[in-house]
Amino acid sequence: MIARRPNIKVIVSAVAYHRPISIKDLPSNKHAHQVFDQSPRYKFLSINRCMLKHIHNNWPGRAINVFKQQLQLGFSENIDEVTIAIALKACNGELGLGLQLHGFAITSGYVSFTTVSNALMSVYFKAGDFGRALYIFENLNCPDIVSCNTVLSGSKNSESAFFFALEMNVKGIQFDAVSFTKLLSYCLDLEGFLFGLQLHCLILKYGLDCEVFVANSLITLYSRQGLLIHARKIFDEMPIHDLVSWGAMISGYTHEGNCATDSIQLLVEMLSVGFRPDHVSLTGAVSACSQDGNLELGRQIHGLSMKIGQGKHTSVCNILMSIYSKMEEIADVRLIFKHMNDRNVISWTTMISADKGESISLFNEMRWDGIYPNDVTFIGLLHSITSRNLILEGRAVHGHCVRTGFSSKLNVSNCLITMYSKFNEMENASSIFEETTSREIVSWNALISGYAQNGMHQEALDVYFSIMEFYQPNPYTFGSVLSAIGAAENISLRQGQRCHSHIIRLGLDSDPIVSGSLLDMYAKRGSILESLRVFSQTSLKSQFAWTAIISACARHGDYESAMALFNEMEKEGVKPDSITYLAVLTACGRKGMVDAGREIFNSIIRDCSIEPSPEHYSCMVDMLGRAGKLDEAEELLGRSPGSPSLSALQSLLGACRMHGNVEMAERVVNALMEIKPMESGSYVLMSNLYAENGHWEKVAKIRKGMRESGVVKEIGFSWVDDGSLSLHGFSSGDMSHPQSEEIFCTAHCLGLEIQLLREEEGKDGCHSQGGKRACPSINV
DNA sequence: CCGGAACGCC
Repeated sequence: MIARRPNIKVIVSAVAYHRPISIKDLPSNKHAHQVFDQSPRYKFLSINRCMLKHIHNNWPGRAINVFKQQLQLGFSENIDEVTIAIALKACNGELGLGLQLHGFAITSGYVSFTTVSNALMSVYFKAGDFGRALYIFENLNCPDIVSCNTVLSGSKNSESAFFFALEMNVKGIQFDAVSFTKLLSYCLDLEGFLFGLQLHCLILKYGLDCEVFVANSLITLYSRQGLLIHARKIFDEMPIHDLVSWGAMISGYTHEGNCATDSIQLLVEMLSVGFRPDHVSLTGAVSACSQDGNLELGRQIHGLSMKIGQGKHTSVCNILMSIYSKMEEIADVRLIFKHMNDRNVISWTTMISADKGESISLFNEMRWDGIYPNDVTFIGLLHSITSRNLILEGRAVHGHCVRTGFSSKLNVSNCLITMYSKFNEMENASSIFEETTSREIVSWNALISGYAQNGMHQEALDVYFSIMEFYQPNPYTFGSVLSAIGAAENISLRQGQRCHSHIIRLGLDSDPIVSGSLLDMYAKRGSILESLRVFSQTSLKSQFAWTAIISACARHGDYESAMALFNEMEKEGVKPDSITYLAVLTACGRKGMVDAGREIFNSIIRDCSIEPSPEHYSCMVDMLGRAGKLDEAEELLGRSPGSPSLSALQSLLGACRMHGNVEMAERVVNALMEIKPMESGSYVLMSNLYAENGHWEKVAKIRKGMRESGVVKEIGFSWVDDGSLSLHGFSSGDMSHPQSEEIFCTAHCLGLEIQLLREEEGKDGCHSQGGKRACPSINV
């Protein structure tokens, strides 16, 4: 905006002829003040106008000074009730000043003017002094609509505002445009919406729907409830749009998905009718793009913002950084951040969360810049520390959170719980939880999921059952607790079924997260039929659910179902992730479908969005090894990025034993010894291989080596679930079970039956996982 | 002269 030049002629003639000067002739503070000071005894220029000018120019302190000056000089005849009202406006809710002016109003008698009382009320409301404000209202001689509106907008919350509106209604005071505008602003949540609709009816009745302020509020009312069509209708039908109307309509589209283009279209229209978009319309449009994940449109608004001179506005930059960060264009985030003039907490927090590698130094820089962090800053920082496994830094930030008091914030303490869970420090995680005062389901979820991830399945379950009665679990609670049950061999499936019944009772069985976790749990615990049942009943099948069911079929060696489901998944348009591919490869491996497996593996490499992980390689090695393609397996292992994984080498070693390749097995064992020298499995496998091929002296050497280096064979453990809540645990040589004798007898009979069946099928009929032969004597 | 509206990032 170009500052208007002072119309000196007008001012001079006004001063000369003792005429009041219009506000618009006073173009700047400086001139206003000069003219004002120069006028003899300030007579020629209304004090009121001068004070207003100062307020208008965001300089209320000067207005107050002008007022005080008058009093000090003893020119009280220049002051009227309007002067006092203006002075009160200049208080900006400062209680001390307000009280002083109140005193003056009483002594001078101006307090009886409704205008003055209204202004006083406004000051007290702004200062949070509801008692004084309402006292004035109740003692008014003749309250007008402005008084009522002042109370409406000063109301503590929507409830008291609605209550007051009701009182107005009872007393027969009709709402005006201002009342409606204010009341509508209290109706923006779902609860207030019905009342908002009633207000809309009244507005139409009074014919106030064309008032810009009212129409703007109506646009917001409807767009907040996702009723964009209604909002748009009001927008299209209103006679005049102002900047707020455009801003409200454009950002209305951010509450609805798939609206980036609508929002941009409005922005273009706005430009074409001669409006310069402000930060509200720009942030609204960018956030619509962000929601749609439409980076290209976001970039175009970025360009537009720069062109119209809003490219450095803090909130515009913040939201641009956020969309670039969401789309992982970190270089762009850095660039915007670098060129910003006023970085606020949000700018810094966005940067800290976006640039995980630099988050700690960014945090320090922020402090140097004098910006104080908030809870979200710490959350971003803790996230990056957690993902980078920086244990020491994590502790330091934890200390910082405690010192600054942010650790008592629920969201921060949850992050701390998650962080310590990730660091495998569950004592710390649970002690933070214990210190948390306001526990909510999210905190419990963080704790349960921490226990689940650290293999402390029973603890996870205990926490779950302890909160069940007092808190309403949400989908994430079940996600964690079901994954714990799924992973725990030593927890009875009955516990899982108990959870399932809770889920049904809570009506969460149709939730995509819950049903995915549920079928995953059943699948991992061997109940493939139950798993399939849950899957078929799930209407919204998530990627997780598809992957879980494909993995389940793969684990059960059901290649056909796994492949059929995989194809169906792709047909449904659900993108497979790396775990899905792992499951499909496993299915191929179990069935010996080497060509199909190879083809899928190559397709992962071709599709550059997924990087084959060590697990994929080890799966391939296992598949090739089982099929006897030992050389190809070894070659693939050599090609895999990084050093070969333990499981891949073990698979290959198993394959070597299966196919009697002693020479390669020796190479593999050497590699295994380098990675994990104390792993008893490698020794045992190798010694068995030597034994099978008659290298007895080497067998003895290995056994000796094991004894010398202190490698102990792990004792096998297993659990039997008889459908009760607890399990029966067994280890080899253990006779403590009360029914041991019976069990051993049954196991022996089973062993004999298996042996008979195997002899009928031929010797190499079946191999269990890991290359071990199904052994006729069962360890009980 | 006193009372009113939109947006929002982490």
